[in-house]
Amino acid sequence: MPPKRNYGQFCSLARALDLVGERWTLLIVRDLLAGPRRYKDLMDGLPGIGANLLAARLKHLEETGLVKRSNPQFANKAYMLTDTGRKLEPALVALADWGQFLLEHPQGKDLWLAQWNHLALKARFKAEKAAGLDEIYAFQIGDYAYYLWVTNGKLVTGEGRPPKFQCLITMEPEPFIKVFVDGSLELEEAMNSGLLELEGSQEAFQRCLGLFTGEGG
Amino acid sequence: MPPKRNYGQFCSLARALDLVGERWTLLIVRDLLAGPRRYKDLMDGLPGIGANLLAARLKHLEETGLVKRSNPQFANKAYMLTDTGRKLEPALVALADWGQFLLEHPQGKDLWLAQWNHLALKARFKAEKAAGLDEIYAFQIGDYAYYLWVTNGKLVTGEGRPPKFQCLITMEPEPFIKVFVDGSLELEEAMNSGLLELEGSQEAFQRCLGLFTGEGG
DNA sequence: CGGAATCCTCTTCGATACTG
DNA sequence: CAGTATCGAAGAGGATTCCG
Repeated sequence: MPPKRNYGQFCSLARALDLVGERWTLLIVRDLLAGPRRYKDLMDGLPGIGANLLAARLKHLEETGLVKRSNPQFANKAYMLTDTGRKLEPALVALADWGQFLLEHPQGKDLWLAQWNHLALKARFKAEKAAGLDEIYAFQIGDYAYYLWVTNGKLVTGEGRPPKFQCLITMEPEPFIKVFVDGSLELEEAMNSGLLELEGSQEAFQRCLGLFTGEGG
Repeated sequence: MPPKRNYGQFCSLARALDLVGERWTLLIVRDLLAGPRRYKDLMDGLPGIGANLLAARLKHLEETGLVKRSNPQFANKAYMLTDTGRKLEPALVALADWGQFLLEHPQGKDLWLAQWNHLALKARFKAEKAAGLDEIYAFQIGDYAYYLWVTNGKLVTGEGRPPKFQCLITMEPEPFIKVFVDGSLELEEAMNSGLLELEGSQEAFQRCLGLFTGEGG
C-alpha cells in the first residue's frame, strides 16, 4: 500500500481534506447521514463510483474511525457513521447551502434521490422561523419515507414513518421534484390533481412550507 | 478539453463538490480568504501542487466565477475571491472546525503559515464569549501582520497592521507555534523570556485569549 | 445475491524543465 | 515572476470474476 497522499500542512482544514477530501468521500458521508446503508445501497446512490473505489473509501473511512459496521445482531449488516463521522454534518450542510445556487432549474438527466432531502432541507432551514414550534411532518416520496421534526428551533430528520405526526405528505418522486425542486409545477395544481396527498393538518403543512426559503419539502 | 468530470447528481452538495471538490481547490480558496494573492504566493503556501495544476485550478475558478484577477491599477496583479467565492467561508470554517481533532501535537515537518490563523481562529471562536466586546487585537508573527476585530459578537479578521488596536502581540513563528499551536511552551514562560512581546493592554490580551477554546492566537 | 478483489484503460496529478 | 509543456506515477472508472 503506497503512503497515502496528503497535503503536509499543519492546518485543520488541510487535515480534514486529507481524510475526507478525496473524490466520492463526502458523498458517501452524505448518504450515511441519512441512516445506515449497505454496500449495495451506497452503490445505487453513487452512480459511476466503481466497486473498487467504494470499497477502498469505506475501508479508509473505517480505518480512520468515521464509519463503522453495524452490529451483526441487527438485520443486515450495514455501514454507519461513528460519532466523529456524524459531526461532519454541519460542514456538509454549509457546503450544501453554498451550492444551492448551482441547482439550475431544468434538471437534465441527473440522478435525484429523496434521501438527499435530509441534507437539502437542513441547508434551507430557517431556524428563526421555527421558534416555538414543535411539530413532526411526515413524507412518503415513492417508497422512501422520512420525517422532519421541528423542536427547540432546530430541525431533526429521520427515516421511516414517525409514530405520530401533524401531517403526512404522499407523493411520487416525479411530481415532488416538479413542485419542490425545480418549481415547474405549482403546489396548488399538484394538490388539486391529486399528485400531492395530504393527511392531517393543512395548517401544519403550511407552517412546514414556511420553514424553508422558497417552498418546502 | 475533455468534458469536466462531475457527479451527475441533482444535489447541492454534489454540485458544490463538482466545482470545488477537486484536490487543492479548497486550499486555494482558504489562502485567498486571507486576502489577494499572486501566483507565487499561492505556490509558496501549497507545496507540492505543481505549477500546471495551480494554473488549471485558478483558471477553472475564474471561469466559474469564484475568483477574479485584481484590477491592474493596483500594485501587482493578483487573484482574489469574488463574492460568490467568499461565501464559501462558512463551509471552510465548519470543515476546519471539524478537523481540529486531527491536529496532533508533535507537529512533524508539516508546513505552517501564520495566514492560516484567519481560518483556524474563526473555527475556534466562541461567539457567546464575545457578547458586548468591541476590540481589535493586532498580531505580528514574523513578517506577517494580521488583526482580529471582535464586534457585535462576531470575529472579523484582516491582514496588515490595523490603524488602532487594544493590544499588539509580536512573536516569531517558532515560539508562536509552540505556545498557541502545539502547546509545547507555556504562555507565561514565553512572556517572561521575551519571546512574546505585548504592547498595549494586558487585559485586552487576556480577553482575546478567552475568546478561543484552549488558548488564543 | 451482496460484498468485494482483480485487471485493464483512461484521466489526473506531481515534478521538472522550459518560455514570455 | 507567471505561467506552459512534458512525462512518469498515481488514481479513477468499468467490467469481470471470485467468495460466502
